[in-house]
Amino acid sequence: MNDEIDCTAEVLKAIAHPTRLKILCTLNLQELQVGTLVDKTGTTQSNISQHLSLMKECKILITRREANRIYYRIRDPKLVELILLMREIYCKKAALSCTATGSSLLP
Amino acid sequence: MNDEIDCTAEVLKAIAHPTRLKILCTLNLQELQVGTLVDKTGTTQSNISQHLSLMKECKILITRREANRIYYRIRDPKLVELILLMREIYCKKAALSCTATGSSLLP
DNA sequence: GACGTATATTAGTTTACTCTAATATTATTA
DNA sequence: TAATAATATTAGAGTAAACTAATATACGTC
Repeated sequence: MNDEIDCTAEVLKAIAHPTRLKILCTLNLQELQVGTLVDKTGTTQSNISQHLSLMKECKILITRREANRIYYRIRDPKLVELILLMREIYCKKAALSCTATGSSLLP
Repeated sequence: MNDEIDCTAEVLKAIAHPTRLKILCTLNLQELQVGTLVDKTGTTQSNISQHLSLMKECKILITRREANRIYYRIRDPKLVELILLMREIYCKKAALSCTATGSSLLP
């Protein structure tokens, strides 16, 4: 009941941020190391790291270590579909130009 | 690109709040007047009204006036599915007890 | 073990949200 | 048109989120 709602709200909140959404769209179905995400999102390393750790807390992301690099990826691929669906419903023009490209969430 | 992301983030943010999520789950597929939502959510009239107007701004809700009552409902029913999907992915136990009831998002 | 690279953490400031309480608006009825 | 009911708006205080800059940790190499 209320627990479910609070839980769902928390996950949604974790996704409901431009930078975090950009991270998720950049990741899509692949795994990327932090540095790559820093480059692609254009914000600071510290900032990205904080967003990543927040999403890891919420079980949205999982990590894999390789030497001194840490690779992040989206735990459940359904999340990607869910974001796409959200775009289709509420940001239609964007969704169209997006599904047109096919493979990636980002041009 | 970034516009799409900002737009999606904004909609998500509008949903990512316990009270607003509760409103959405209470509404589900029916339309309800403000007073009913006040009763069912257990917060103040002012508070509900502010949350409702926020979600109306974002095109999540639409309204219909009947005398001095205003009925709210979810514009796109897909949103309900989307919230359910989110629950299934991230709040599994809750999702199970929810789909078991069948008709409504709330017990 | 010193150094370099990749990532994480902390502290502090600024900005944005959220709630409450009071007031305003709109419509209905007497 | 006064009074009431339903809903909306505003203002202000408290709280949380977000960013930046500086520092810390972990790993690998020399």
